[in-house]
Amino acid sequence: MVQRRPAVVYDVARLAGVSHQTVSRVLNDHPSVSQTTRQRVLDAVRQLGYRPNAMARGLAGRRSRIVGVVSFDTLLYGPAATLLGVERAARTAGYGVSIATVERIDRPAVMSATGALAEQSVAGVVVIAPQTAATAALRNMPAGMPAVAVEADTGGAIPTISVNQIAGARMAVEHLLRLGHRTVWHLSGPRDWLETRGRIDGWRAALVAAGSPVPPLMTGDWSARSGHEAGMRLAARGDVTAVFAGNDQMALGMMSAFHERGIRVPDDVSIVGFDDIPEAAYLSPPLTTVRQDFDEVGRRCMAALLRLIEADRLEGPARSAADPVVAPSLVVRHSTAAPAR
Amino acid sequence: MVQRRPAVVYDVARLAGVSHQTVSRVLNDHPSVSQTTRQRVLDAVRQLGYRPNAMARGLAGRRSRIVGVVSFDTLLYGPAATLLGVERAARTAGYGVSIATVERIDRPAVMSATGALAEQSVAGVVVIAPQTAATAALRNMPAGMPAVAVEADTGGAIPTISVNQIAGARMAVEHLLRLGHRTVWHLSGPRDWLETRGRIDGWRAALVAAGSPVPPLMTGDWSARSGHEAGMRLAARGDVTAVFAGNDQMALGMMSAFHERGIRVPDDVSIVGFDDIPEAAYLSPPLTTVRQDFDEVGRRCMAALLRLIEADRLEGPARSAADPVVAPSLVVRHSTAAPAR
DNA sequence: GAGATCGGGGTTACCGTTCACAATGCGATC
DNA sequence: GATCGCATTGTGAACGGTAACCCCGATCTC
Repeated sequence: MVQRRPAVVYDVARLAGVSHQTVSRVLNDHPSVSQTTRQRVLDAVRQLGYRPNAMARGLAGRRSRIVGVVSFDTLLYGPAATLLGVERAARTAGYGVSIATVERIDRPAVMSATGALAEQSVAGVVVIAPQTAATAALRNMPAGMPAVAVEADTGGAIPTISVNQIAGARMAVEHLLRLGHRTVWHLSGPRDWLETRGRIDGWRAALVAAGSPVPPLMTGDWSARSGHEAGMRLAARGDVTAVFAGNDQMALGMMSAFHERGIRVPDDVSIVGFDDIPEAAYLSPPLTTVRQDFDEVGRRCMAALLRLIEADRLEGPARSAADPVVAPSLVVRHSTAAPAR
Repeated sequence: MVQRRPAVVYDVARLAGVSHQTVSRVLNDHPSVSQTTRQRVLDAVRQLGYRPNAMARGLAGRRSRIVGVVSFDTLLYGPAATLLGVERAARTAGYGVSIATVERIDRPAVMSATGALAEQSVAGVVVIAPQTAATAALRNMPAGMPAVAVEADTGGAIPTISVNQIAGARMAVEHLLRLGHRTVWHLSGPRDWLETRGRIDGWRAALVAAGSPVPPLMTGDWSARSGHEAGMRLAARGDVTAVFAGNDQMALGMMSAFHERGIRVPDDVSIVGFDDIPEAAYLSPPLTTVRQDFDEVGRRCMAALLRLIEADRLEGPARSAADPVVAPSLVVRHSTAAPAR
């Protein structure tokens, strides 16, 4: 049965023989509704195929059941996977998701994106903006707007969920050192990304802890292209036996460069990546890498955000209960082996 | 200056010394407002930092300035890039974007996703659901909901934007035949994807046109894993000199398999992919592939959708002016060469 | 010069929900 | 037996806009 106009509360109320307010109560799980009335309303809802109008809800209540996600360059695996994770968690919690991508992460861009989302009366925002440039923007979000950030340094201004980059990097480096490599080179991502910082710190800490020399740091831009270039430079040396790349794409480009130069992986040089992109297992050779659980990141973001939203409504203090740091794990494949000697 | 509560039309009206309706007129570019009044209102808007509330707008008018995007739950490059393209185009047009990903593409899932978006009173939806299973869902969208689809076969039910898969596949195959290969094998994506159909058709057509034998079709699932498996099978034969893979990830997995088996690319076997993912240029060897312009796809989707929304408001007929077929282009790199003989 | 037309702008209702508060019924209390 | 308290339900007013309609004064038409 197709209706011209979708049913509204009043239709449901009439059918169930109650007032519109009672319908609203049932819909929002208000405690004081008798069991029989509740059932009658639910039957009417089902019968009419009623779905509450989110706009009206957002207007009447202070907040909608929509969360906003501000994201940067969603073609990168990390941000894309995080977005997907947040979206899944949000929908599970009964929330819709509105997105706003920014071309560059600077304060005006992030402000304008959150502004656009605020205009839609989103209940809160998740900011996936892992560059340090976003920090300034994050520190002064519109007042009263619940927000959480992924991989950000907000100085405690807003809750942050992140993967333990330092631990991940240490795992990668320690794995290589354990195999017998004297030291490990590192090709980092852009210096203004927070992940980059953590991975550099972990890399250096692991080397220092093992008493290994710390080679000069190389910097890429996450792309396979930059990995390729760095690979060419390393190939020109000849004393390199192990490299920890800041992400899988750069590892991939580097392997390609080594291949072109006749350097075998892992026979001549071992390589470890970061992310565990779906292709990592099918490169030649399959890439040893550090896996990040983006779904978990998404879930924790939503959990933290919902807590903020809830606290906001109850005027209570927001305690952050969930552990904001997600542990990565090392996935050992065939791009790493003992040095040739 | 931070205000406790954001300004609303009435605040602007009071400051400008006009009625709230006049403010509304200015905001919606209504013709009958004098130049001086308009300016006064705009000044007040700026001064108060007023931003219209999208919820209220959506409630009052029939439609919001938000478009919904239904996308298949995946981190695949194509859908992700298309989503980004649509999002960019939408924001340029002053629209917000709400997303709803579905785990599986079947009728209930797509219906429920569009339902969730309809609940948010989106002005229209873009469906990125390139499987044939989505067809049924697309044919009976909620009445009156403007919608466009990407890579779908809707039987004319709703406008569709797509990349010319057949032409892309022909370019790939013809390129290989021109190099001197006797025939070209094809590893397709899942059979229930529309892109897969087009690429198979183009592949077969090009072979038939050239009078080349048509090898048995191989089917993968877009993943590097399936490419790897197919590569192993092909390697076992030994009479294969050229393969056209349905996407770059499968091409990647296949190259990896050939590498393991000691088969050189392109010396022993030539490979062409599809998509031109960012990594394609940095594989070993750099991958020859067919590029799709997803940004253009996104732009055309929004253009078509806006036309529908507009027509809907004016009750006029919706003419589709823009060319719904986007041309792909062949990017020749080093994974293809003349056969060894 | 009177009625019609038109540009500009105000009034009021309404969109579909939630919130604040009032009202009702009923058993328990004193 | 009247009062109190609680659980349950109803009533009216927001929420922040847009749409439809009305009104006013000025110009145009004859």
